[in-house]
Amino acid sequence: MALRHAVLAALLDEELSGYQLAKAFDLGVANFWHALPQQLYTELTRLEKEGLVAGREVVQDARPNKRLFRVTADGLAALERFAAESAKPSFIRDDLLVKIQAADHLDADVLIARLAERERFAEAKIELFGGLLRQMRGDRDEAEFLRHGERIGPYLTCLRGLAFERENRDWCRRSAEILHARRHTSRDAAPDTTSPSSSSPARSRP
Amino acid sequence: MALRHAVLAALLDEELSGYQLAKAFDLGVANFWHALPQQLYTELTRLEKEGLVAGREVVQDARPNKRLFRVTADGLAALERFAAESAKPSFIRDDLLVKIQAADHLDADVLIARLAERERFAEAKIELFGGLLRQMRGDRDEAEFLRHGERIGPYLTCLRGLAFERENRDWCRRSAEILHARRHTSRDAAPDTTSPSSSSPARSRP
DNA sequence: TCTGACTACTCACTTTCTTGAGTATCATGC
DNA sequence: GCATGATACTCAAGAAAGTGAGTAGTCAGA
Repeated sequence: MALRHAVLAALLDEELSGYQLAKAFDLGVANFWHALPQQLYTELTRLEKEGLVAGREVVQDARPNKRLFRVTADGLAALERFAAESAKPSFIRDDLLVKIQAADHLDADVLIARLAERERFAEAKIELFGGLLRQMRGDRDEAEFLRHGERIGPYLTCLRGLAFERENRDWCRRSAEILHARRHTSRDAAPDTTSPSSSSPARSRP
Repeated sequence: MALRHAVLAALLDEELSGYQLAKAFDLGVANFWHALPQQLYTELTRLEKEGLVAGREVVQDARPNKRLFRVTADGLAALERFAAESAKPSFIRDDLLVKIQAADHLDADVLIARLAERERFAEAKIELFGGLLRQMRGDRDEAEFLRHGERIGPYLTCLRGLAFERENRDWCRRSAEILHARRHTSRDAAPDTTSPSSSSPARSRP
């Protein structure tokens, strides 16, 4: 039971439907919590049953009706209790890192391709977060906004996400370069007049 | 089924027992994959049944016997197939970020305490990773090691972990400072001569 | 000699997550 | 006029992950 707190936190500043919440989890919230739409609907139902959020039906004619949820006083109290507990270390699972861990036993080209994919992804995230941050702080400069702005929680978490993706991008780039350089390592000293095929340390398997 | 690949990757360079593997998952591997001992034992059993790892009994007299596992050719092939798939975006879940997301609605002192805890934790990790990296590269300097060292996979993932924890530490420090500064915001400086008690942005609740 | 910590695992149970499919309406473009 | 994609959800089944308790011997220190 931890998704629930992420949902409560995401719902604090605006009333959202399950669908909108799912969108939010695809954008900003995804930096520190990942969940599929189905989980969110399930969790919202549970939270409503326990009185931590309250939903209200909104009838629409151009689209299907929806239910908007807001956090109740009990919900806020639950978040407060949660904040008082000392936080668990952040929980990461990364396929890509698993692959790179095995780098010495796998084909370098394949890994370089994976690193390039991730680098592009990180770049897109960086753009996205940059935009979100600009939007949140409006015309103020960052220091001023952080000193006197009204809603800095989402801004701070977004800053963390941005830093994370920047590190990601840089690490991907650097790692790919290293793997690339090692493929040509057997022949020369000054970098690379590219070799034809075999006999490299990071082998391309038979 | 994803833990299995993390296990295979961790087992590539050395033969380990379930117990030792659990230790490894508490140190380096924990950066990109987290798992409890029970899960590892379960996974090892499954992997052995499928022939992706091979175990052998080692009789000890001073301690309980143990089973050491190594990756088989099939296991390596499975890893290769895994590496060929494009990696999912990294999966993060962080309690602390959830709490900070809700910062505008929670007690600032509580959050500052959480940030301080995490900062200390990150600091410890930084030390740990620094040590692991030194150990892996021995007396070589980093660039040289990355160019010609034999086992750079674990080194690269450890570098990622180090960068992550550094960012973590810096972000915690900065965020705590910001939250701290805002508590005193009603009194001083250029903008804002506002009110005495109520209506401060980061309120300490009743 | 008793306590607690370390090595080395196992079993059973529950919760959570993921996958896949399905429903229904409206707007847009080709 | 038909496919598509967006809005807005629901349900069911299965895989994966997490929790709690238990076993059993060794060693070091109080």
